[in-house]
Amino acid sequence: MSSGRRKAIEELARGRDLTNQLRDLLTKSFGDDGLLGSEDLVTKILNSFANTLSILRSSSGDYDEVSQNPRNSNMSWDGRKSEESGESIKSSTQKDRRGCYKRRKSEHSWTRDSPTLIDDGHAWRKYGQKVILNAKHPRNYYRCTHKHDQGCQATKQVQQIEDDPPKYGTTYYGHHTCKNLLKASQLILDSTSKDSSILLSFANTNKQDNSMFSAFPPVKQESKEDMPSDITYNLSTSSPDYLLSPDHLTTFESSAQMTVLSAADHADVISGVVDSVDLDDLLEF
DNA sequence: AATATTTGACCTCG
DNA sequence: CGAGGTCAAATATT
Repeated sequence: MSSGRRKAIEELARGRDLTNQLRDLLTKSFGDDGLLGSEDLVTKILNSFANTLSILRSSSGDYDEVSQNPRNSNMSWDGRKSEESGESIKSSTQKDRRGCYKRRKSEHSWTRDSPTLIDDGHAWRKYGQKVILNAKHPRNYYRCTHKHDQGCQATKQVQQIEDDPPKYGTTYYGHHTCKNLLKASQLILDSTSKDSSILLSFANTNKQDNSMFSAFPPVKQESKEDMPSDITYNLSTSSPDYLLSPDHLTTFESSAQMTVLSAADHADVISGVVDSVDLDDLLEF
């Protein structure tokens, strides 16, 4: 990888660490309640750092040509593909070979915790809930709503770690490649086959915050909690405050380059809803 | 109607 | 084999 990139990564990591310090400082000085106002912001900043670092690291060196339009080709973009070896004889009962999912290896992940459910501005779809050994509260599994639309592989797990002062831990896996377009974009899309998608790359346009998501209502959706937990063991939480696992690029999905609709003047449509840390930086002009 | 959640079965890895 | 991650049918929500 180029030394410039390396420098950039170091600098980002430094920013992340400093932000963590700031966060700890805020927490210590004002407690969780004092953090309420700035909690979103700090969390977002940290997520931004984490995302950017993840992107920069995962697309190190060679570029990939994957992650283009998830146009309905022969393959569905949902992780496991359909074995090109040509057979697809999924006869017999309906419970044939359901998942051939592989267990989560050392994929990029980072965790955050907060006294409230953190809202990262992304659309999540819950797909599972599990009781975890030695944990008081079950773990909830979310994936990006646009997994099937756009092959967005982002995933997160949310679990209540502590409940006197409620604290929730959220672990993110992968980063978003979805665009979160409005329905209005349909008009733009179908304009014949003039696929004039352009690729944006990183550029440090110092933008100011236009996210219009500065403060969220405390709870939107996410887990509504439950009660069946009366198994009280010890809680040997092995979850540090935050972690950034070492690199390991098992996944492809480079969001270092993403396709954008043509129409250089439809920013008004887009800028309304998107808040994703990794996309906003790219959608700026 | 489409779209989201619940929940037990199913799958993998340690 | 069991803990944890995922799927998908049934169900709930919009």
